[in-house]
Amino acid sequence: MARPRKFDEDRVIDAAMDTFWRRGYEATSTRDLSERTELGPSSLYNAFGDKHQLYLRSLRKYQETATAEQVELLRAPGPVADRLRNLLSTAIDTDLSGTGRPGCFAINAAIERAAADPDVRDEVRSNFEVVERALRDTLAEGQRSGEIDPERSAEVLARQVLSTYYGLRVLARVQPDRAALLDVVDNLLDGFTRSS
Amino acid sequence: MARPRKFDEDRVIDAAMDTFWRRGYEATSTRDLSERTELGPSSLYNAFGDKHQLYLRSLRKYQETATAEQVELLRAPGPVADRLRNLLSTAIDTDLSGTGRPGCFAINAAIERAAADPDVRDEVRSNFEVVERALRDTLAEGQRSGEIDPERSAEVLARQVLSTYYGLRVLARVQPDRAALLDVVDNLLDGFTRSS
DNA sequence: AGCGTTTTGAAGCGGCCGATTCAAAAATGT
DNA sequence: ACATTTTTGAATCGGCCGCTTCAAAACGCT
Repeated sequence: MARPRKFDEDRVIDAAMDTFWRRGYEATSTRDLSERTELGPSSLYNAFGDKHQLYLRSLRKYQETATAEQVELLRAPGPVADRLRNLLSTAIDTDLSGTGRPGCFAINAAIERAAADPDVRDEVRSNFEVVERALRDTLAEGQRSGEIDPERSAEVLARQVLSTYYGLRVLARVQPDRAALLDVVDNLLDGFTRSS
Repeated sequence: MARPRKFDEDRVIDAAMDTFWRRGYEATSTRDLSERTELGPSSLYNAFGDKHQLYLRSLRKYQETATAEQVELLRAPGPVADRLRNLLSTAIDTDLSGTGRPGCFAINAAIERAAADPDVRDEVRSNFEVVERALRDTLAEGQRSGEIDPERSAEVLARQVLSTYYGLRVLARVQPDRAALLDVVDNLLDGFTRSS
């Protein structure tokens, strides 16, 4: 039929995501994207459209990889409290590790772009909902097994954990005090886990 | 001695803060700032230095105005739980009101610029600490009066409230469900206020 | 081999970026 | 009135912005 592409689409989106994650949307130029993906601008535009669409693709990729990993932590075996603590403390460790990929890409997108870009808003909302749903399922499971206070709504608890979780990731951006952040995790879990 | 300035420095910084707040740092051009402040570029650069310094001034201005208002809510008379609820619910209402000033300027700065700019990181940390300190003072007062569970450290509780507070402001950017956000506030306060 | 189709690299489009220059204007102190 | 100092507006600096054009190259297919 025609000339095939020389590049792997997944690797290109990975490189684009990494670039947007590190620098943000506005600070990333199309030349940055060309260099990091090793594609000429014409190939990039031909294959993916413009910068905006590449950003949306990057957000979806984040959900398929990083967010999926977070959900996996919640679906792991073991006590519910341990899984919740693991999710939050893993995020704290990642945020403080200085990988050059600051924080959570979805949160970054929410703050930098959601107000100005409805597409980004929708994509981020979807991302947040995936985590919230996993939290709700995990908390409901804990209620059934007696690990979590059954008096409170699992929905509300899930949103409570999500708020604290995302708040911690905001604080971690300027306050690299691991112990102080972990104290909040413990305090949060103390609020609705039953002593075993 | 010499020709005096025609402009009010405070109004200029106010206009700059408003512009940075609405659009973010990278998306704001020096021409935007010139137009909104009604100052020519030479006046702007002569009086305040470059874009970066104007941004730092804007962050300080935010702390002196918006953040100071938040602290005032916490110092108000009345039950501690009411003050805490008022702080959080006021923020939710503001965030969902569509003023064009998205969210909390300090959080926006933390996410967009703190990783790349140590000056911004310091400024934002200072801002967060002001709120955290006010929360700690308020919670300690509640412990003394018997309104707040005295078993938990006021420091940790303050960071817990701060995390939830900032997490809610992140969620509000993509999830404009007022009732769902307020549920989290109630659930949070239920965790450590004593029933009256 | 030759056709049809797509991808690719190089060059470049108009426009805006952050920041500066410079002379005219406007105030002060004497 | 004058010298001094600072502010101001207009013009503009080199450079990068997002994106497009276009012809050559690279393949699949018959």
